[in-house]
Amino acid sequence: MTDPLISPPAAERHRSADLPPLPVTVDTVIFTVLGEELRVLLVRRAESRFLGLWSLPGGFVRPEEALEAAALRELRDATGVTDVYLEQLYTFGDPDRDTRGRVISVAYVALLAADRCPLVPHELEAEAQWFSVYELPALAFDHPRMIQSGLERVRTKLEYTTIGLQLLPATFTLGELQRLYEIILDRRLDKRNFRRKLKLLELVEETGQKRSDGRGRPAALYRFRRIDFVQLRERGIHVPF
Amino acid sequence: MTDPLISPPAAERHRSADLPPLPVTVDTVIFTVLGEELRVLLVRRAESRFLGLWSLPGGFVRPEEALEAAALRELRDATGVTDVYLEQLYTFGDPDRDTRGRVISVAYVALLAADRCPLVPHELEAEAQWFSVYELPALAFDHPRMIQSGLERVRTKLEYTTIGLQLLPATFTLGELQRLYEIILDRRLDKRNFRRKLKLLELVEETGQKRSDGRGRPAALYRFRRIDFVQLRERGIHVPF
DNA sequence: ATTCATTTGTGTCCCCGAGACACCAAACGT
DNA sequence: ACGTTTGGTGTCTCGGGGACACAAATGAAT
Repeated sequence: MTDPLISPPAAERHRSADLPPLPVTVDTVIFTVLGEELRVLLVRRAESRFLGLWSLPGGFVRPEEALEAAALRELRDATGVTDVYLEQLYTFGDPDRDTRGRVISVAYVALLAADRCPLVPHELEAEAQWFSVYELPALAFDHPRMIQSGLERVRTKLEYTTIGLQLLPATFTLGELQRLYEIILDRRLDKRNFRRKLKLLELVEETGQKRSDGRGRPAALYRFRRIDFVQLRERGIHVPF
Repeated sequence: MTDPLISPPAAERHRSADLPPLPVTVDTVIFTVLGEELRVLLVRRAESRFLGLWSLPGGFVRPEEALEAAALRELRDATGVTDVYLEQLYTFGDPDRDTRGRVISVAYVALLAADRCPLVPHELEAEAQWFSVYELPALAFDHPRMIQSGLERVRTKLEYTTIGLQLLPATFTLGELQRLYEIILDRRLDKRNFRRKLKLLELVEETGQKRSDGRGRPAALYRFRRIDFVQLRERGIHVPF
């Protein structure tokens, strides 16, 4: 048996009573593609510090609450958003990142399809808005960094996973899917190469229906075929076409 | 101005005084390649709970300490390891992940070249050891999951970054470099393809010296040429040769 | 000194995915 | 019927990825 007397400091180090615990928050960078723009949902701060500034939806983690559950709860309470794709991004913990004092923040990225966006929910129009990622207002704390990280994460994973499909309704046209990619990646893609890759990957299948959007030839409607992400990587996928 | 009386709960939610802060720890999965095996450094727990079990080096974050600084400090104190490559992995926060109560743990991955490994440092032989990742002892908490995540991270990044070079001394032979990749990825690679890719990427350069390891033809010694990670990705790199 | 074992070092061929590129089809409005 | 708009399709070329075999340089053993 190890004798605890050998190194008392080591034995003490792990006693939570000895060190003050820290405030822990979650913050969520939630994206959607709306009106031909990649947007992020921001809320107006009601707290005295930074009052009136915009910030990411988030808040303190409760004592018996999982981190992801906290992120979902804050998202629901502040914006009405539920049932989103959610993925942990990074934990920010620099001692001076929050002017209120030392706060650890676990950041999440979320994706929400445009047809499920609360545009003006619970009459909070003035308290929550979707901003273009290229035209952000003044933000509290280190939230600009979080948004930047979230954007990089989404762009990266767009290339080798199917998260992009989280941002579309259940059925969609190939034109819409391509526009989604172009808006997020901020560059134009070749239509034929894009479709060739889709066929190769067998990511989507026709529903048999068509949709006409006013002018132009009607487009075939597709739906997502659930595919294992791992299979994608193993097939050596590189999705930005 | 927003009237704070409209939604007192929202206004209160962000006051750290209202919610008990949480204990926050850092834990580090530190890898090396030693004796033809991928190994992880574990320490024997001195604390009463889980006494005698092995665990990842880690401990509580101090009130004014950055997360990464905490990870480095715990690593140094528990194992004597300094100056390592360190990268944040994931934050584990399930309410029941630590039997001592609710503890948030920010996990890090570290890489240490074999020639800098403390083998039997500070006479703590019995308190810290390098274990093969395929033959782990019983571990405290959710540390097996952390090691698994760390392993996946290292394998993934081996493919599109140069972190592998963190695990070798300043000069090395191409055989050593290839063996490193084979051990981490746990599969054999083709020598000619491996070298062709290295030349293509201009990752390493000859030092002009040679080394003879006892038997066999002497191998040329190489050194790492610092290269921007981003450039690698842009050049469409896929390193496992 | 010769032989053997061991490790280093090198080039070619084939396949497949990636990117560049242009035209016809189907609907709508006038 | 004509113009406008959007949807839908095939080919060629280039380059990286994987499979593959043999000679060269050394040390050890005899």
